[in-house]
Amino acid sequence: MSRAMRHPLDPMLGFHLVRTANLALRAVNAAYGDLGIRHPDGAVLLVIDANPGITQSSIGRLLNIQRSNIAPMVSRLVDRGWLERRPGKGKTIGMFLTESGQRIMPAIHAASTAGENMITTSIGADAYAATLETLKRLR
Amino acid sequence: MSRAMRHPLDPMLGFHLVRTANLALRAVNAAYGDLGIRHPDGAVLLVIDANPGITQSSIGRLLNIQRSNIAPMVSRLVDRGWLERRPGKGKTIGMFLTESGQRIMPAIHAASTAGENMITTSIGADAYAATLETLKRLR
DNA sequence: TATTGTTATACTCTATAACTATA
DNA sequence: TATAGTTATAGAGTATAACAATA
Repeated sequence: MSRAMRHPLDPMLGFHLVRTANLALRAVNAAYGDLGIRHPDGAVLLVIDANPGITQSSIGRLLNIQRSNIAPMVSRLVDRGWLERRPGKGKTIGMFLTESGQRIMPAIHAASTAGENMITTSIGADAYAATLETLKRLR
Repeated sequence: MSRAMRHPLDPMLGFHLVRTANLALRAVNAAYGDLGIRHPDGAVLLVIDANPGITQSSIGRLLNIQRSNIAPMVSRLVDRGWLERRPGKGKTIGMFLTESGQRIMPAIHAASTAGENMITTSIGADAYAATLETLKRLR
C-alpha cells in the first residue's frame, strides 16, 4: 500500500468523538484497574456518593444506562461490600455506600479523572472548557 | 426520589464525549438501517471507495479496528456482492468495490452524514468546526 | 396506567491469542 | 523479524421483552 491514504471520515466530528471517547474510556479503565472495576461501576459509585438513597432507575437516567443493566452492576458492588440497599417507598430501594464503600471513594474520584487529565494535557485547558460547554448543549 | 439530583459526571468532558458519541452512532445506525449494515460497515466501504486496493490491515489502522475484526466484516460485504478481493504482493489482498458496491455508495455517503447533521443542528456550525479542530489535535 | 426492581436474552463491538504465509 | 489474513474465543456494553409489586 502506498504511503498517503485518503481518510474520508477524518473531516467528520462523529468519528473523532467516538475515537476520543474510546481513548478516554481506556485511560479511565486502566486507572480503575487496580480496584477491579470498570468505568460504569465507578460512575454508579460516584452518583450514589453524591446522592445517598438514590434509586437504581434514577441512576440509570442520569448515566444513560438501562435499569436492567444497572441491576447486576449494583449486585456485584453489594457483594463486594461497597453498597447496601435500604427499602424505600413502594417497591423502590434506596442505594447507599457502606463504610467500606466510603473509604474507597477517594480512589474512585482519583481514577475517574484519568480520562480528563489525558484530554486536558492533550488539547489544553481552554479547549477543554470550550468543548465541555459545547457538548453540554447537546440533547 | 426528590427532583434535584447531583450529577458528579456532568462537569467531566469524558462523560459528554461518550454520551455524544453514542447519540451520533445511534443516528448513523438508524440511517444505515435500510441498507442492512451498521456504522463499522459503512466506514469500511467509505475507506475502500476512497482508497481502491487498500488492504484490510490498512483499513484497520485508519479506523482503529483490529484486523481480526475487519476480516468477518469484509467477508459479509463480499457475500453481499459489494466488495471483492484481488491478490496483491506477498500475502496482501487489495479490496475493491464491485459495480454493485459503487452503486450503493451515494446511499452510504448520505447515511454516514446523519450523525454529523444531528450534531450540527444541535450545537451550530461554528461549534462543530471548533470542536472538530480540537479533537483532531488529540493523539 | 405508570414506575420500580429483576431476570433472561440477544446483539454489537472490542481484545487477545494463535496459526499460516509471505517478505 | 515483521506484516498480512484468518479463525476462534472471550469479554464489555447495550437493547428489548417480560414479570411481579406498588402507587
